[in-house]
Amino acid sequence: MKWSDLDTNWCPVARTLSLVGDRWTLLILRDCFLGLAKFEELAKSTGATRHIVASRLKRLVEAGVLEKQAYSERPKRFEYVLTVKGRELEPALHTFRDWGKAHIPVRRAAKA
Amino acid sequence: MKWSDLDTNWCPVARTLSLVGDRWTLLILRDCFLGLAKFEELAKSTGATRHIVASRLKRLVEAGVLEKQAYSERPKRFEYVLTVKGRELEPALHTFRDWGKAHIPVRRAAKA
DNA sequence: GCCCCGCGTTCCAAATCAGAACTACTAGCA
DNA sequence: TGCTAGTAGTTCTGATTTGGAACGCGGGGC
Repeated sequence: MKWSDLDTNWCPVARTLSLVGDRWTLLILRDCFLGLAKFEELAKSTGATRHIVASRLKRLVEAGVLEKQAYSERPKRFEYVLTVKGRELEPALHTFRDWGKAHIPVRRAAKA
Repeated sequence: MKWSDLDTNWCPVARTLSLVGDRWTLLILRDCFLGLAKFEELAKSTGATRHIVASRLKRLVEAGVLEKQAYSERPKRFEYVLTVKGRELEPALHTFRDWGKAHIPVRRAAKA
């Protein structure tokens, strides 16, 4: 089955995942909940490539999870802020955060 | 950044996502919460290829989210059941389910 | 013996991703 | 005016992952 076919799945979980259920989208949402909003910030914080960030932001905006707002007219700059709809996903991130804190201890990258 | 580097990330959300944050893993977990447990069932229900199902199950078992239990000795058959640790992820799936029900209406696959 | 089921594994082509380079617009500075 | 820098993407190429189907394997059942 194609990943993109999920959005017509009978299961609401599958439909939700078709939108936010990939590696980076949830990480981007996490950053939005943390208050990050600019393209470069999101790219740096998540560690995703600009390519990925751009495509995910586009999809999230189209889905109405994020909103693209201009915070500067002259150089024409935008920031991405969560909509009400987007904020409703926060509990899931909290679950992941708590679960990670409880079950996946922080390790040194080098496994010192 | 590599996806696999996430498991040493300072952020508990990132670490959790490094384990369960991909397309199919969450869908497999959903099925486990629904009571599905056998390899073929999971493959059919999620629509993922057997390839994917096998790799995700392996990872989840290694992480202690699922447990591989023999339900038949003679033909040697296994089923995958959630551990306590795994069940703690359920709230996240509920969030996704509720969000999907509220914000992504069911559409016909053919857009009739 | 022969075919079927459950559970993976392997193979190949296609899609996706990582990483860096490149473009576009504006501002600051000389 | 030309040069450099910051922000926001887009494009390119090689590597990884995925999709889809076929194959292997250990038991049954007929």
